[in-house]
Amino acid sequence: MDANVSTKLESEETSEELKSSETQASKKRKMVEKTVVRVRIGEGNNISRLKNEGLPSDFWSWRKYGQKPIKGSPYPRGYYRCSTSKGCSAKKQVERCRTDASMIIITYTSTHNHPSPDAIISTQNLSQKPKEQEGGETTEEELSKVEEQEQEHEHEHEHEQVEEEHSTDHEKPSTTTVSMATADEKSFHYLQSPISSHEDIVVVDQEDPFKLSSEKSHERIDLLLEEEEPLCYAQIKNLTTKKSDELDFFDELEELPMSSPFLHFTRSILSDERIPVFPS
DNA sequence: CGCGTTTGACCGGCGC
DNA sequence: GCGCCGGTCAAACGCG
Repeated sequence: MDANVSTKLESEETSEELKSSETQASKKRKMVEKTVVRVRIGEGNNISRLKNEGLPSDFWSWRKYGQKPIKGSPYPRGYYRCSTSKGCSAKKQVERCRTDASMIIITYTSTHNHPSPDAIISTQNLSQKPKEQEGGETTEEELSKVEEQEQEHEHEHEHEQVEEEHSTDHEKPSTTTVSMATADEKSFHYLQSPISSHEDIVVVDQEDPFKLSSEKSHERIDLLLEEEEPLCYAQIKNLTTKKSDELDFFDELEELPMSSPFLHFTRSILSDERIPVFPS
């Protein structure tokens, strides 16, 4: 399981175009905050394991408002909007990597203008300052406090997960390419809180962007995956007893039927690059 | 009935 | 100006 997280100000770039984005960003349509998360799916055991954790990481609820086939990719892209709070402008795009079917690319756009439900719970449990919830308006100061509490909260689950990461990672040795701007990340930490896991990741990167981010990202993304992201197709076929939202969601991102010669050509290439996941 | 998904239509940016 | 493409809208539909 690999997960890459990159945050930056950008407009249209995908995670694969991050290198040149900074010089081109000014020419793009809108400067939009985006957080690109790459999630490698492949090991099925994390699903059941994390289900047992009983603690979803993505506490936001997302409502799908569109799906579009993307040129050059055999897979469609799904468009989601935060439905946790009315008026929240947070969005995310979910698509499968065109060159690696086992990779899910999640792009978070805009920010939540309300505290995470998890943060609220954590706050209440910890008997800390009450959060502003009804208004959907939260000051940055409050958000930062929320994040701190979330971090504390989620660190409780790290110990048991780290070992699992090591056991699963060996199959897919670090294809991780964390593309992180350095200076922007710190301010971004307070601006962007698409999900609690990102806050955690960003904080880690502040400590050491090139060392710890991938490891911690993995476990956070694991949680994200089990909460709302699909399994790989091979796993789905194997998990006949598990008919869940994740399967349905994955089906939505199933490979599109090819029609044009170009797409057909692309498909033939991809089939070679696709990483097969064999049922265990 | 409320909420979420699906899906075709629509719109705006961009390249030619 | 035109067509392509990505992103969004909104009506229809499904589900609990």
